[in-house]
Formats: sequence, C-alpha cells, structure tokens
Amino acid sequence: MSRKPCCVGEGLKKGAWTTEEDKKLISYIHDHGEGGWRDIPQKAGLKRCGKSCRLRWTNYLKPEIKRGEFSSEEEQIIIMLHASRGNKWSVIARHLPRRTDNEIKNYWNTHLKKKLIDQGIDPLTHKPLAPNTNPTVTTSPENFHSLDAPSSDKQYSRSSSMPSLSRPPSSSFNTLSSNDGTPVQEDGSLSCKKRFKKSNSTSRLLNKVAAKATSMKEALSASMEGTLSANTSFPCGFSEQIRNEEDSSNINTLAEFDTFLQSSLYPEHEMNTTSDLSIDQDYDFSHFLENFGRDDDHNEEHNMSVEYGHDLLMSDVSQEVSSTSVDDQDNTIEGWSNYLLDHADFIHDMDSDSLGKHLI
DNA sequence: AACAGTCTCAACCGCCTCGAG
DNA sequence: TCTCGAGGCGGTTGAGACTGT
Repeated sequence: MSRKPCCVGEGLKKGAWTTEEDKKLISYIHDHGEGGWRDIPQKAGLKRCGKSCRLRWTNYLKPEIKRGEFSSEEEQIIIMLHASRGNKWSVIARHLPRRTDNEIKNYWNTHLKKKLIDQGIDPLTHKPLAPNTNPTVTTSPENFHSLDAPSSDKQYSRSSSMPSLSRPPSSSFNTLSSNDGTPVQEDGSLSCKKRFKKSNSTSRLLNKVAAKATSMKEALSASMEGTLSANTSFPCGFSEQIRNEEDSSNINTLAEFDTFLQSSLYPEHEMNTTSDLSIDQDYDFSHFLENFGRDDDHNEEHNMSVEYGHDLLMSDVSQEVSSTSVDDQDNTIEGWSNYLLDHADFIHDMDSDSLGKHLI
C-alpha cells in the first residue's frame, strides 16, 4: 500500500512561484504565523498544496534567510560537518545560521563537491581519490592550502612520498600509559607527538576526540569479542600532549584528516589497511584546520571559523548529551565512533570503569 | 545573432519520523 | 498497540541563466 501523494488536488499549481503568490503567503503567515500548512493554501487563497507553501516559506521567503555567496568560513564548516555527518543537510544547516538545508545541499552539489574533486578528494568518503582517477595531482604537501583556490595544478594525491607518520592510532597498535596517562610507546617514547597550536581550540578538541574515539573503538572491539578486560587501556591526561608543536610541520593535512575519519567513522576500512599500522603517530587535526582555511585574503575569517568550529562542536555536545542515550546509538563500532564525535567532552570526562559499564 | 552545452538552484517527489487520537 | 496525518528530510528534476563557439 502506497501513501497518497501530497499534492494531488485538482487545479493545484506547480512550478515557480509568482510574486503575487509570494505576497499572499507572506501576508498570511505574517498575520497567522507558521504551522497548519495543510490549511494555509485555502485560507491564503493559494492554489498550492500545503507542502509547497511550507517549502516556499522555509527555503525562500522566511525573512531571516541569508542568501548569496557562501563565505570560506561557511565552506569550511560545511565540509567539516559533511565529513563527520554525511549528507545530513538539516544538521549542517543548524550550524550555519540563516542558511537553509536546501541551499547548503545545492551549494555542496554544485560547488563544494567539485572543489574537493579538484583537490583530489573524494567528496563521498573525504578520502584522497585513487591516483589513477586523478593523474595530474602532485604529491607536494604545500600544494594543498585552501579550497578557495582550486586548480588542477594544486591537487593532491597520496603517494609514497607522503609522510606515513600521519596515521592515527590504530586498534592493532599497542599503547601503554605513562604516569600522567599519556600514551607511550613500548620503547618509552611518547606515542602522541606534541603537535598542537595552543591557540587552536578546535584542534585540541578534535585531537582529544580522535584519541578517545580510537580508544573507545579498541574497547568496543574487545567488548564485542568478549575480551574486554582490565588490561584495556584508556589514554588519559591527553591535555599533556597539547604542549609542544615544533614537530608538526609539513604533513599533508587533508590526507591525515581523511585517514582519521576513515579509521574513526569507518572502522571496517581500517581493518583492511595494514600498510602503515605500526606508525607511531596520532592524527593531527591542527594541520588540517590550519591549512584548510589558509587564504591570505581571509585570515580573519579563518580564525573566526576555527573558533566557531569549536563552538559548534561544543554546542553539539551540550545540546545532545542530555537528550541522547547510549541506547539510541547504532550497536556498531561505527555508530559508537560517531557517538564519540558527538559527545567529545562527555566521553572525555569518563573514566575507564564507567566507560566499561556503559559498554556492557 | 544563433545555437548548443553547461551550470545553478528553486521546487518537487517520495520516504521517514513522530505525535495525536 | 495501531492508524493516520503533518511535518521533516534527502534525492532528484528541470527551467532559466550563463558561457562558449
């Protein structure tokens, strides 16, 4: 049994709205407010279905809607959120005041997808495109700066020259903890290079989430296999790693970002990747964020976006942590990874015991 | 100027969610 | 618990604008 189509009424008009229709709709909503869309056409004297009225209002006529060019700041936010949320246009729109999901969706499909492809990035997975699909790309990290300046000669592809130390911690990578909780290598060296810009709050947060997500993923893997035990380590004291940043240069940032996303959001991909699992390096978001928005003409804008990026992530946490239960999440590692990204601070404040209780 | 190809984005379609009864 | 309908959402379409020849 199929649902009856919404707009099947006799004589209902379709297609582009006229100025006259717009005036009628605006006037009616001004007088009576939004809602009750089913009755609005009749009451407003419109030969449209209610759904069409609602869409016209929410996507076009609403006074607070911002139209026109997207700023580089907005572009960055869209891409960041798309990388973590996918085609959740309404979710993305919530972080871009006065932009509609429809407008963002259109902008993604007509502009941002192309820009990413020009940069050698798969817009679907946010991973570097396969080299043979983008033969003109260069391997020089400095060629990737900003999507504001897409150009066929500034493209990127992963290559053997790419520093493989950008790999985030993997489930097969054994970490120990120092006294302060900082993960250390078996050889005693710090497993997480000190590589953050102190001023970059978004980088710090994202790195924190990355570390937590990876640890959670290990725990979840163990839990699902029935092997979760007291030996499962949860790196703590992550803030200690946010101290130095000298050795954080010249890494291809977007590849790192993509690699992290793949490992945290799509763990099944990581399971199939064994080439550089032993590399001792966490993912460094600060490079991504620094280079991603680099544009000599828009430095202030970029700084704003970094701060806003932090704010929007934090607002996500505060808004959702109280309303989303663990049970709501997919019972998969992928679901948990997404959950972690959504609840960075919540997870950050958990100790391993309470974490284990949540898992069982 | 005329035409063809490409791009943009408003609007539509159909499925999903959720609350009311 | 079930059904129904309003509203929400993401994918897709197509008319008009734009660009190149």
